[in-house]
Amino acid sequence: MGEEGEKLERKSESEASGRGGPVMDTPERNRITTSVSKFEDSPVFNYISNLSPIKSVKSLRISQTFNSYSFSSLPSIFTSPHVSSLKESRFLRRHSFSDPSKPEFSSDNGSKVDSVDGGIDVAHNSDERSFDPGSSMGEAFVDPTYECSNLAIEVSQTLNNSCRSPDCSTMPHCGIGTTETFVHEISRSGFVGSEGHLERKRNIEQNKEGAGCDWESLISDATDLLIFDSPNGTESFNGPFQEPSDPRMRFSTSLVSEFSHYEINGLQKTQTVCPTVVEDSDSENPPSHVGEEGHLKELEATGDLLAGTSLNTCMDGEPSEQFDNEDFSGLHRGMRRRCLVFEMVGTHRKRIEDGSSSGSPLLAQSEINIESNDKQLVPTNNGSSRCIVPGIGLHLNALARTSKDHNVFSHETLTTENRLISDPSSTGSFHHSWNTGQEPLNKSLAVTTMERNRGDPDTQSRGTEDASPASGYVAGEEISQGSPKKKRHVQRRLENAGETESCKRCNCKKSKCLKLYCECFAAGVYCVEPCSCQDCFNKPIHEATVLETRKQIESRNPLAFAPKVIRSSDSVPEIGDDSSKTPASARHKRGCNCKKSGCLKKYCECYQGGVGCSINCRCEGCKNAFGRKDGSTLVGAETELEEETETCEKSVVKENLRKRFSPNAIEQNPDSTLPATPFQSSRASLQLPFSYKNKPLRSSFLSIGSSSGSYTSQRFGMPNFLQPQHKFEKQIPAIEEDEMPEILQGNCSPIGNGGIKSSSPNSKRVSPPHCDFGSTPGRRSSRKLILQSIPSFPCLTPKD
DNA sequence: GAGTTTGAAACT
DNA sequence: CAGTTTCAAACTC
Repeated sequence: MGEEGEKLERKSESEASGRGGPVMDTPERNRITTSVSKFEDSPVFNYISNLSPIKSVKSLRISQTFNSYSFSSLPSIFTSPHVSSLKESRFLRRHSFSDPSKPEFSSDNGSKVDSVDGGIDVAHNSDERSFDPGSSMGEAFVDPTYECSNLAIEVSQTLNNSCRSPDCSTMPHCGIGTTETFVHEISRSGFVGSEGHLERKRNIEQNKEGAGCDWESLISDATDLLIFDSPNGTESFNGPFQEPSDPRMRFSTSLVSEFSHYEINGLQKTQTVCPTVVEDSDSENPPSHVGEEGHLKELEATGDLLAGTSLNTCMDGEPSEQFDNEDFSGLHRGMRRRCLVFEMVGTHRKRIEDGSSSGSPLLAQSEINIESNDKQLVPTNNGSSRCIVPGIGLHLNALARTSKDHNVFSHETLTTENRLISDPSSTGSFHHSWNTGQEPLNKSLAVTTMERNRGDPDTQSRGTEDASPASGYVAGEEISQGSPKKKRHVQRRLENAGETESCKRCNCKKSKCLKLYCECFAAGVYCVEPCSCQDCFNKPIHEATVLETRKQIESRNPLAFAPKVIRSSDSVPEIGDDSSKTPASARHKRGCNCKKSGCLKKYCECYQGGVGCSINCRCEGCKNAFGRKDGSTLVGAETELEEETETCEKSVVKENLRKRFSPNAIEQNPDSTLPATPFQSSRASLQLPFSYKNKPLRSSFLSIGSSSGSYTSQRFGMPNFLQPQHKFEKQIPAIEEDEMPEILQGNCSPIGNGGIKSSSPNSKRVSPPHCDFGSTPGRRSSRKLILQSIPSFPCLTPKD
């Protein structure tokens, strides 16, 4: 389907291009060029240039933005929790999957749209490629995701900064329409890209020549942001929208830059490459048009499908959006692109994850932000299709699934798009926590999306939540519910295998998926197609109900949606006791209460989460392979595990252990303290990040389901630690740092009032066992983690 | 695939 | 807060 759909899209694109002229020659492009040149020539432009160092800054700035978006992810990922958001691709994954499976591109989309999409797609693909140091698609995809997350983050940050000014209010309406306004403003302000045709050409050429190669180097050096920029041609693209000196402008600019980043690729490629790509895709014919870009073609060829799909989805979602204004088209592209990117990323990730686990909790956060942005920006597709997502929620889903299983993102490819249920509060809080400024943007965006969604019943299902405060992922609604059970089984199998766990599927019959019994709900995700639930209210359609329920539950237990497993190397110390001994860095928030399972089965949440039992646990006869309540450490656990596992859940436990102790894991987490077993790390990270992102522990934060975190963890759990994991793990540690304090603190402060410990065994729920982290060690660990993470990253590629 | 077991979540 | 019930996942056959 996806292919066909792509073909169709491309055809339409090609047609569109034909109508309007070759893609290369699309009026948009001309406009831009002309506009740029005009700007340059215009007195205003000169004046501005004279006023400030904007010139030099322009490129730099853009590049920075771009960098941060695209690659900075590395540092950010490691260092800040934001990065985690990147991981959160879960949502994306679903999207991607869904997209491909459903060629939603509709012929309905005007030719304009198609052309644009195509351009975007191409661009997107090319970008991804460029990102990919390696040839592997997965990597490439991953990078984009990061970029996206980064972008989102930056945007949010920018917004924060810029939003301080009242003007910022405009931003929030990032909805496409808003965006347009935005763009217009920018264009008015005279931020015209200084770079003209020449640069574009140059960029294009660069892209052609070394899209792949340069990127590697770039990637290797996170610092080399500039380089990165150039290849993308962001400059050219940005050209039109240079940064304004005004904060407002900045905001817009930043956004623009972001968009432009994507768009740029899209534009350049679209203009230049698109035709080729289109042709290729359609008939696989050799590039007749642009012979120049054989290179690009090839690159694009790989990504075309994905891009096309994603684009289609996104585009389809809102054909109406068409921006008459070419200028807007640029933004649109950017916006769409984001959507695409996400989707793409998701797809990629899925692929990657499928192969390996990827997905970082961090991503989740970023994703959330992004999503929110996306939602706002991106028009949601038609209902079932899921494209977009408004936002925030995506990650959650991904995460959520993992949470339970967590283990890995399995995602199986579910295509469903779950959206995180973002509580307004949570989102807001979340954003606040991350970015003070984002909220407005998100809100506005959310609002936009909401409106749109409302307008389109189809879209409603998807995206609403971004805007909505609480929430969670909205799953793409169940697209098709084949045999849920089978799917489930499959998924579980996959999960067990550690391959797929990204998606959660519930089987609720009486809870209406509005209680924590429901994994999806608990994860902050909307139920999706694969779910076999009955009378499900955990759908975008019932967003209000979901949010209310969530609030109620949160009011009861602020940490209800927080990740169950808190990961922290330090956590143990306090409670220390036994747990401290255990190598496991993560601990179950409440602890388990197992009596018959010996904490050796998934009935045990600790075990399920891949963490050892701690003092908080009230289990009887604990034999948790990950660490016994009595204090047996993982190491001991290992030996024990082997024995126990043999008897019981050998495969699972072993896998977990392997992951933990796997060389990769070790490399990543050399420190015993960090012990990041894939599970743990993933889990903890997932949960934490998710919890953070999705659901900030605190009531205020809680908006998003913590469970999402689990999803991420699952992803991490994926077999392929190497790249993805590196990223993730690295991210994870970073997240921990950042997140941990928040989470822990949050948990502690709110719940524990400083009394983190829930000394009473009974007090299962609230007290986060690891509050200690927050106190002091947490920071340390965090720092350590960061350092590790950063260095480790390089290892990924070069590693022996 | 159906049935059982298990423990968390929800309720009283 | 403790006990009981409900629920759905995990598990077994």
